[in-house]
Amino acid sequence: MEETRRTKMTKKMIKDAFLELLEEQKTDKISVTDICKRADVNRSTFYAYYYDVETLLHEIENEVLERIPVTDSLNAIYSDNGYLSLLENFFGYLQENERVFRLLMIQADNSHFNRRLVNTVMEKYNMLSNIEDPLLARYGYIFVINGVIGLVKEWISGKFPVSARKFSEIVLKMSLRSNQINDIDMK
Amino acid sequence: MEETRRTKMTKKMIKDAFLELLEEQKTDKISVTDICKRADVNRSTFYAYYYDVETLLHEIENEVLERIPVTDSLNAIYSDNGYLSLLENFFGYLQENERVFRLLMIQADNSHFNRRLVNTVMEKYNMLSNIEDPLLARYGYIFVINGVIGLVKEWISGKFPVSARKFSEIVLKMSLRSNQINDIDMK
DNA sequence: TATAAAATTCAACAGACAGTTTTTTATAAT
DNA sequence: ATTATAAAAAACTGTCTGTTGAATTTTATA
Repeated sequence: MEETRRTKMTKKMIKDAFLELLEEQKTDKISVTDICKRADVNRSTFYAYYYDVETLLHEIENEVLERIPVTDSLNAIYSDNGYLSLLENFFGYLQENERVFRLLMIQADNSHFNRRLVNTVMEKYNMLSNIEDPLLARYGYIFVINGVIGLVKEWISGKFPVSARKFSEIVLKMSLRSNQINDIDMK
Repeated sequence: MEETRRTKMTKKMIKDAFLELLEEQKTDKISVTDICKRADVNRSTFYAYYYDVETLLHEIENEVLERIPVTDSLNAIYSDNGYLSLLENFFGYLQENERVFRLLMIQADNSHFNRRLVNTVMEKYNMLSNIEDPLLARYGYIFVINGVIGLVKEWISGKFPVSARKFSEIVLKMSLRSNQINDIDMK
């Protein structure tokens, strides 16, 4: 099926309806029927574009992830502020797209999306760790990732009580602190 | 309805069947019908005891949480090892009940249970933070909680590559490190 | 503006599951 | 052996799914 102006509009209606419903209830309670009623679109039309609700959710996720802004990582890293401006850049994007991030990260309780988000950010911004013991490195990584995701969810839930810049500082500081764990004896 | 030997047995059949099914698929894909087929119990019987699948899951959660061992917190805190033996105690319990923790924390992707678990542990072991700024304290708490939950999930997934004792050390160290953030300027 | 192509609607289908109710069967306790 | 009751069995309504094929509307364009 071709991607004409019309089909794009129809898909947008479906996506908007889904996000609206997501404001009210969890993903797994949202039926295809619900979505189509809300979107004022026939159920057959839904199935013309999406295999199921999960596919639809996945497409929305993709669009958000693809639009994450890329800054010149190397430049940023070797500047005075290090990762700070990278993070600020990303958190700014997140703030501008509050609704969809809130829905995907919190309302849908979508750990699948959270993982993809982290991977995408780490790849785009080329981030790495410096811990020696491989298991400890893994644990350090996991600790920080989960901590940061938790922080981001809280930042969104609290309606951004601090600026993207300040939030970046907090995230960075907490992450670096808990990465200073090379002195744990893994034997 | 009375809690006789018979009814207890029936409920156990249902719970076991549910946990078995949970090994194979996510919670929201498990139907009452599935459970009853597996438990060899009539669907009406299920509804005699549980409102729905979520209620059943909740009862299983309760049983696990109630059985978390309590040590004498004050004693432990003022001993040489501080929180270490408290954590070791809990992680030992977790290790002994690997299956159900794996199913509840990982397979069911049950952030609801994770939150209850943290609260229960914090309450039972009387743990607290020492950060001044209230927002920063909250963020520190959230960072650590999420980090630790992530670590625990990884520890379970990896089939306990380190002992409960060693794991407690790691968890404690990472948590304390990332709590040393009083120097962030929240203005 | 007519017309062909494409997108969407419509109506109907079988299959699955959720809850609920009513009736029957099995069994534990006294 | 009788009785209370847990459990099973069966039946019913309603909702949702995924899939049809035909009818209709919209869109592009010749």
